[in-house]
Amino acid sequence: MLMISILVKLPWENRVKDLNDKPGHLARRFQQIAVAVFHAEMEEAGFDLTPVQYAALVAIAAHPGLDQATLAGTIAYDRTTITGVVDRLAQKGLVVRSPSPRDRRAHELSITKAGDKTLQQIEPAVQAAQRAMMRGLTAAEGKELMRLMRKAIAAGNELSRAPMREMAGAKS
Amino acid sequence: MLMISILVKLPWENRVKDLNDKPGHLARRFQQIAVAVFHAEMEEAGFDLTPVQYAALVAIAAHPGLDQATLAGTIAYDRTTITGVVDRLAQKGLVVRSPSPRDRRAHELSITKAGDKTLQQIEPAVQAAQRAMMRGLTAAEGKELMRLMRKAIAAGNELSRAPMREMAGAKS
DNA sequence: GCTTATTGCACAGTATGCTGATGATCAGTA
DNA sequence: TACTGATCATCAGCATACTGTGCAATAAGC
Repeated sequence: MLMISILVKLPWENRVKDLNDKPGHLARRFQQIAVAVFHAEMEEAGFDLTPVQYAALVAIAAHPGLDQATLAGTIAYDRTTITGVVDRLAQKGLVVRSPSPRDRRAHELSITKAGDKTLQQIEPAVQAAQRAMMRGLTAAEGKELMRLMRKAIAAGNELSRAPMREMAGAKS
Repeated sequence: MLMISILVKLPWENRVKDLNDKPGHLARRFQQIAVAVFHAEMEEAGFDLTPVQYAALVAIAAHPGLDQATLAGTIAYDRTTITGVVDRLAQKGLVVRSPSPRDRRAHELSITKAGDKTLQQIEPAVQAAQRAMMRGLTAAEGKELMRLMRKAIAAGNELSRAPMREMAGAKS
């Protein structure tokens, strides 16, 4: 890696040439592949759910009655993005948006029977997708990759506009 | 995959609850933070470049005269995305699009003086961003994370619509 | 030389993500 | 109670990304 550019006239010879040394670039590529794999598996299984929609659906199923802001915090989405995602989930009949009795600003979200059924049927495809994006890694390497990503994410959580937020009053 | 749900009344009780076990979700979060960090550092440095625009600029500087399709393959962008990215780079005067003398379909891309200068001046901010997104990891862990991502990406390269392509005839 | 396949670029349409702003509402305080 | 600041949802606008489509030009096969 040691570049021998001492003899070169141009002052800007040690310019960046290989983006594969940049974690940011690698992150983009990995995510790009992850999304493509998810879409492919989903289509093969005959469903029409994006990764984002899937994550939202899981969160709503796990915490029925939560409002959109809490949902956003739970899965670290931007608040403004949630609106569209929930729109599309509702349009597909997988989720219901109902006015909150406690707060007239808020919408309570809950999963429908169809949503729950979809979540069940889709699980094998999701598993397959997660395996596919880790192919090329051994099981141990896969675990380590996830550990390192979790650690980096935890340290950088507050740096994005949509940090992860623990659910406070999960209406048990 | 053999589900043991015989004894359970609710067939769907082992539902997914923690997305932090899903590599796809972690990938999205890490990338989300990476982009946010990049934007923040760039703004602090007084520049207006997105991560994607930066990557394109680096590639064009490294391979002047390349066409858009080759650029796309070099940094694994989708062909249709490149159009807009180059548009914005050209609009900022960092890049020039000129008709290729060899192929009238193609546009040859080259970096301008302003583009080159920007690339130099921006480098410290880019370095800072890369460090910031890896904060929380030791140096060794950072290296390992990058190694694992590279390995996973190499194995999954062909799975996305925009795989990485080696430059064949880099006009040396 | 003519047909066919491929390639380079662009556009329409959809889905994320983000910044910044607005309207409605809530909660704490003077 | 009236005021103030936060909070929930939404919207407008910009920048990725992707699918699919189409056009023009080139390359390959015959």
